[in-house]
Amino acid sequence: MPLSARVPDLAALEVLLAIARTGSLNAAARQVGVTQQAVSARIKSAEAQAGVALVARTSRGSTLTAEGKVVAEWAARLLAVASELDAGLAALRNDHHARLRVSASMTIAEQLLPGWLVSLQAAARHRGEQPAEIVLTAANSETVAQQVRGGEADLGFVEGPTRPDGLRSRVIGHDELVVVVRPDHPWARRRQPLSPGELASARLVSREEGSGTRDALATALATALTATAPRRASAARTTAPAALALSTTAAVRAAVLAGAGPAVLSELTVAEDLASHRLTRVQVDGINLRRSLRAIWSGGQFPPVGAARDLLAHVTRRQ
Amino acid sequence: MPLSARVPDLAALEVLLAIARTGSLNAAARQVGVTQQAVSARIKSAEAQAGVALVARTSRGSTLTAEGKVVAEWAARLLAVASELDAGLAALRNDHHARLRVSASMTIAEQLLPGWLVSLQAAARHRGEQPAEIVLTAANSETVAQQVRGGEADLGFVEGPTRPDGLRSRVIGHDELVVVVRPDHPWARRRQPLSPGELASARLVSREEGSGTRDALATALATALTATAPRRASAARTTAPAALALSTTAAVRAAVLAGAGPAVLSELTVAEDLASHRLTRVQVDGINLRRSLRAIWSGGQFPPVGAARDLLAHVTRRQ
DNA sequence: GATGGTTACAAACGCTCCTTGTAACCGGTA
DNA sequence: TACCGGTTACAAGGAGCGTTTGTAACCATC
Repeated sequence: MPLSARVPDLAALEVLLAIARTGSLNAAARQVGVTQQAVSARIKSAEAQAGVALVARTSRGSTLTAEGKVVAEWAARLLAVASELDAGLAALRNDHHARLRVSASMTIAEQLLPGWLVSLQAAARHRGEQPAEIVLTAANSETVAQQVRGGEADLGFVEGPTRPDGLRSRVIGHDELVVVVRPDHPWARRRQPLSPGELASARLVSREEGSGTRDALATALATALTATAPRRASAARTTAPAALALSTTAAVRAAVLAGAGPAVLSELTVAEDLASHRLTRVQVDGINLRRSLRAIWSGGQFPPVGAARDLLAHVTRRQ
Repeated sequence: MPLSARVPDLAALEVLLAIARTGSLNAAARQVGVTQQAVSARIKSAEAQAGVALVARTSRGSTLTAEGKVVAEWAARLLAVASELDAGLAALRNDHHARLRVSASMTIAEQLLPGWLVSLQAAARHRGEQPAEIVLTAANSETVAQQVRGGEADLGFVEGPTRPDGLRSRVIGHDELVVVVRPDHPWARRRQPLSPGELASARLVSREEGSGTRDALATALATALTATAPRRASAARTTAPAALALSTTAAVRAAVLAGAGPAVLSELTVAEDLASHRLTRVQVDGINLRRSLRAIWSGGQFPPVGAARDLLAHVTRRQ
């Protein structure tokens, strides 16, 4: 895998954006909290690294070059994702005393929560409040439900069709498992959707045994196949052995991109890849791969304390 | 704006993913091209920085902890965006002899091209071919058309309703200007769409004079207003003065997030913010803010040489 | 012409990271 | 039991990079 040796530092990109905002190396330096010389040097080295002139210096201020503006836009996106990671890390390290303990399934923790945390922070910060301190635990759906039931978590997020027993819940969105292949895979050129049988007999790149998405696919395939051919074998044998079993979706995605074969992944995890044509989605007929995303909590009809309410309200805006 | 001091290095995150893939510090080190000790130290410092244990070391291999898996997923997204930036930078620095010269409008260059470049690279690399070397120029739509006409660019990408004179074109997608506010802005709670008049008299955060999106909004407002009130003043006076005029969309977005007021931005630039509720979209009635994205080229009915054909075919997959 | 603003150059310090060398641990296997 | 191949951790040295401090040049304004 190629390593991003020519991509400037995150800090350097922040400096670049500061220059775009302020129109001066000096002012940018003050905003970032270093000296003007440091900013000058940083940008110089960033330009050398990138091989492109980013800043047009004049003796009465500096503006971004045309290329610099484009790079600044890209940098802003990168930093937005970085701040999601930052917020996620803050939620993950539980040294400080938790004000809100959230337990979420892997898919939600990995794909959605960072964005929620950032926007929640921004909203709170603007109201002049201290952003809520959130402690995040990522686990599978059953564990999440257990933790909410046992009071170890104030709020939980799980995927799946049913509401866990003894808990209140609200649907906050939907997710769908999708079949993805590289654009040069034969399936990418299909005009007709796959049948459940074809999907079941395909050698997929998948997560390791016991993963939520893998189980979800297996049961969905089982119900689809028994519906069409009732005398078929049990669920355990409805899928062909995996071409490759990996421990993270990131690894699965990388394997698919490297040509290892088709995979079934959450729509959320591959949305960007589909948009940029790195991956192609293959339609499947006669099988229900859609599932709800739910917030769950225990106790009253409405979620308990302030922070949990805030988060839930924030999240349900999307309906 | 807060700076991401607790986010590990991009290189450290790459190392983390390498460990996830290989299951061993040693193997990861070989893959990355450094010694095992370096990997050990990197991860150690990354864990200290993040405040979370990421890797579970045993004396016969290492796997990621539960938290580590979550972080790895976030890191993969960050690195994906970083590699887009990388591909964009490669296209921007024109030292090497160009095989394909692309000229694109700001919006497309900033929002869509990086993703295309990455997937194009991946596709080529897999076919065993050398990825096409692309030289990118970002400019406004008229300049792009000029460069394509004059042969300075092999392929162009512009937004706008009309096809530039004397050029072939193909619609490759759509974009829409959207009104966005912070979730705590009064407009966020409106049930009825804005009228063109309300939008015109609002003090918006906007780009500087001469920007494509700003012009597009002005003309769209002008036609909407003359349709409803034919005796209205000329286009120049259809909009209230800007609350703030900034030079990059990143700055505009930051200003909106900081509470400076509503803004009108391309849907493409705020898609992520809308998804994560950092920003809220406000509907507007009776005004057409939708525009096509077109690839343009000069000469025959189909785009000229191989590399340009490839890129165009790649991009039109999305229809 | 002085003043306040800008950027650039140069030297010294300090930190971070990498490499080399070494030790400890675990699980096979002879 | 001893060895070998695999793993990770610890320690010391060196190189590189970024930052600060000090200085100079440039430009506009008063």
